[in-house]
Amino acid sequence: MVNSKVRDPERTRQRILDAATEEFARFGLGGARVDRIASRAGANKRMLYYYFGDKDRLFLAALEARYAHIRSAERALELEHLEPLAALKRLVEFTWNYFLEHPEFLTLLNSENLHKGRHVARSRRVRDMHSPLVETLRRVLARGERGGVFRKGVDPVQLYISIAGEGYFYLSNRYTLSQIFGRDLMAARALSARSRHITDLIVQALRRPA
Amino acid sequence: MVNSKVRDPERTRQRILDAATEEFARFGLGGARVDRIASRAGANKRMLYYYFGDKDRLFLAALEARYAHIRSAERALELEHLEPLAALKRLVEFTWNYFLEHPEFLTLLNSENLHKGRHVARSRRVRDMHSPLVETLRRVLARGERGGVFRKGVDPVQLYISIAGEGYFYLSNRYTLSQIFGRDLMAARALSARSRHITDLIVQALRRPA
Amino acid sequence: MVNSKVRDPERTRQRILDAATEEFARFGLGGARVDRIASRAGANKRMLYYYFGDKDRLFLAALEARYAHIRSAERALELEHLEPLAALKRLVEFTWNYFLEHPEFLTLLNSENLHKGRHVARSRRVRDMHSPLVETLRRVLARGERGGVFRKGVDPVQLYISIAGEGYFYLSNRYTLSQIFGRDLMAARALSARSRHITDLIVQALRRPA
Amino acid sequence: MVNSKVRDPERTRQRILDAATEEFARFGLGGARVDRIASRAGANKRMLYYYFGDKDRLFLAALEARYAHIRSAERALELEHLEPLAALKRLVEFTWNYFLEHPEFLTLLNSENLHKGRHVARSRRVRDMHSPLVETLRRVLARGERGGVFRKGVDPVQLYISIAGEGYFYLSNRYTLSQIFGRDLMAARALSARSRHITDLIVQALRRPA
DNA sequence: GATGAATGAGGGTTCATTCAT
DNA sequence: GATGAATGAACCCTCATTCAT
Repeated sequence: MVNSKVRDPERTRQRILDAATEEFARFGLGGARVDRIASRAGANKRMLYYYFGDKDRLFLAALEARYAHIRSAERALELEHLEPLAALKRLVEFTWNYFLEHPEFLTLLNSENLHKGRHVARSRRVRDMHSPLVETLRRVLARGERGGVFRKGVDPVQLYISIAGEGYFYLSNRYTLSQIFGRDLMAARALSARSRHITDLIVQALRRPA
Repeated sequence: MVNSKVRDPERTRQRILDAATEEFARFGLGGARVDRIASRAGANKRMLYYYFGDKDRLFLAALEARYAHIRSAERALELEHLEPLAALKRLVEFTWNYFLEHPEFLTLLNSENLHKGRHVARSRRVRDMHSPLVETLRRVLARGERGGVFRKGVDPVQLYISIAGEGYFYLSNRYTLSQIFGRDLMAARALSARSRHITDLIVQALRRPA
Repeated sequence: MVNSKVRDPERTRQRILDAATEEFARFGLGGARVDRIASRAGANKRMLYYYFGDKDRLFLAALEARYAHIRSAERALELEHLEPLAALKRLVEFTWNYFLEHPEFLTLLNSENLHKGRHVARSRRVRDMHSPLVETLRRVLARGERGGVFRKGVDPVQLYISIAGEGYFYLSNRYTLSQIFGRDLMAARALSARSRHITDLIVQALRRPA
Repeated sequence: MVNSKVRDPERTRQRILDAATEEFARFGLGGARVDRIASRAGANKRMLYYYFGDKDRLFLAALEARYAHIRSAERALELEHLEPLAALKRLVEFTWNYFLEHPEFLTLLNSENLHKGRHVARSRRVRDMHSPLVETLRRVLARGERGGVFRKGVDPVQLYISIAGEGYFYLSNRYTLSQIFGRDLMAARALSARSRHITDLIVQALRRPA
């Protein structure tokens, strides 16, 4: 709050973006309150419009930032430099852990889809971010096929959606699932059990039949 | 519309519930408008409060009804009377098709989880509905293990979450995924490809290693 | 205020319309405050939207009502039953007096024209109101021409605009004109002098040259 | 735009004043936006306050400038050097054409009157500008009376208000009048017809009865 | 002279809910 | 059981103005 008096536009902008991300994640786009975002950011409400235009553009900015973050973390995995099976396991585990540690990303995506993806539709940036991911995965699969460890004909997009879906559904729907199955899905043991389950499932599914 | 003037309490209640389900599915709990629900139901807004108390209780009623519906459809599959592998495939395909044909169920669940499952937490009914599902799946798995077609140690809850998650993520996030991967995930060919992919993946993952 | 608690929709609507007319007249469309309208009407702000939709539609409703009022008063003059010269004088005096007694009408029209007539453009009602006025004036002029008291070729629309304009400009711009000419244009003597001036001017201008 | 970077105080001031005049004319005092004025002037918003103090004083400056402009153009007519009838016609035609070519002047005056002339009331300059106009007109009328072409007893202020009013009302209210009378009052033929109508009307009204 | 960043009050509008009938 | 009218709090956004540099 001391620093908020010092004129530092870039920090102000970032504080607003961070506060917005948290607010959108907690309450969804519709449930998010501009007043709360501003006050959490220690900024005047007007600044939010000054930097981002309106609530929708602020939402898109938050979403883009989170997409950029996960894709950047993925690139840091350097899957291309690993053996195919190791690369696959690493991606599966990374994805699970990322979702676990960044629940805001899941709710942000849910909001965007509730709104039929209308923000992301206007963003070239987001689409451009994803070609490298698919290409990397495609090359890992190809190497695995050639090396005889993966079965043939697996589509990298389908595979990625499966890897993500296995963690996404579990974590995004943790409240209802915990309730209907009468288990605390977020207990430490449950989480590590799920992690193993997913890795096993994906690896088994990809492995070339004997 | 003719009948809407006749006093038929049960029909009025049902019309409100149907309208609410659609509204909550399209806009989420926060984005749903009580006025729109009433007007779509052809009912006075006051009736909504008369029958359901308030917006939250109406939401819970809609959610419970959808849970009851899918669980009832699942029971109709009579998985217990099928061979383990056939039963597994049938459940996988049913789940995919149900999600595909009932997108409102997915958004209802998303809303409930955005709100940390606070409605479902108060509902005994919902929890009670799910024990039979888990039991059925457990027995199918046990038969498959004994028969040597499934590998051992698969937890029925983990399996169900995987089966559901494979379809859920793809369909619930169809807007963002279509955009970031540059594909129309809802095209007919894409849908049948996903269906095959999921069945293959789950069956491969469950099969006993040679 | 006592009555405001009694449920009388028509009165509530009328109170809002009256308050709105006054507010729009005093401050213009842009300067008018919805809060003030509601509080002057002794109504909840929400009611304003309940009855009129939004601020623009409320403005149009006020404008239509004032147009209807002056046209109705004009019809009551029964110009058709008077001698042409008497009818002309009567219309001139009426118009002056009406503008003098209903300054809100002038400012309402100014606002509408500042906004390029966009409300009135959507209103069939307003246009339909005016055909009778033009027709009446046309017939008075025709009778005057035939009777040799008016010169020929006077367009009724041009004439009406002149009659109105003579009073309109004086009254609508009374503040600036009083200031720049150093006279109180609203003093009783000034007003009656203007009235005589306008009647003389119009009558002289219409009279058939000897 | 190149020059806007060069420090030229007088030009900056003038650009702001021009932008303000246009903005106030289009949207009225209340509807005008300080941001738009600054951005159209290619100036920083702060400069507007630096040069003019606040929005109201900027409005007054714009109004004064327009008053000065029309009065200056009137003086250039040199009515004193013309025959009375010619002088009258020239003033009538000038006034019509000026209003036609400077619609911003009309809306500026409307705004000032909506605000009860409170800006102009504080301005000595504006009042001082107008004495010469009245004096000139008085002398033209006197010459006309003596020469037997004008009738007696016409007040120059009343006459000026009539001359102005005939054009003002037509042009200022062109949107509503076009709509209610079902004619495009701004069509070329309509404009020249109005010009002739006004000249005829004023000349007829002033002419000494035979 | 000039700039971008910041402010707080208030703008029109919409919300879930309840009252009187 | 059912209705239209009414409520007050809060929503997103915009305003003229001023601060720090």
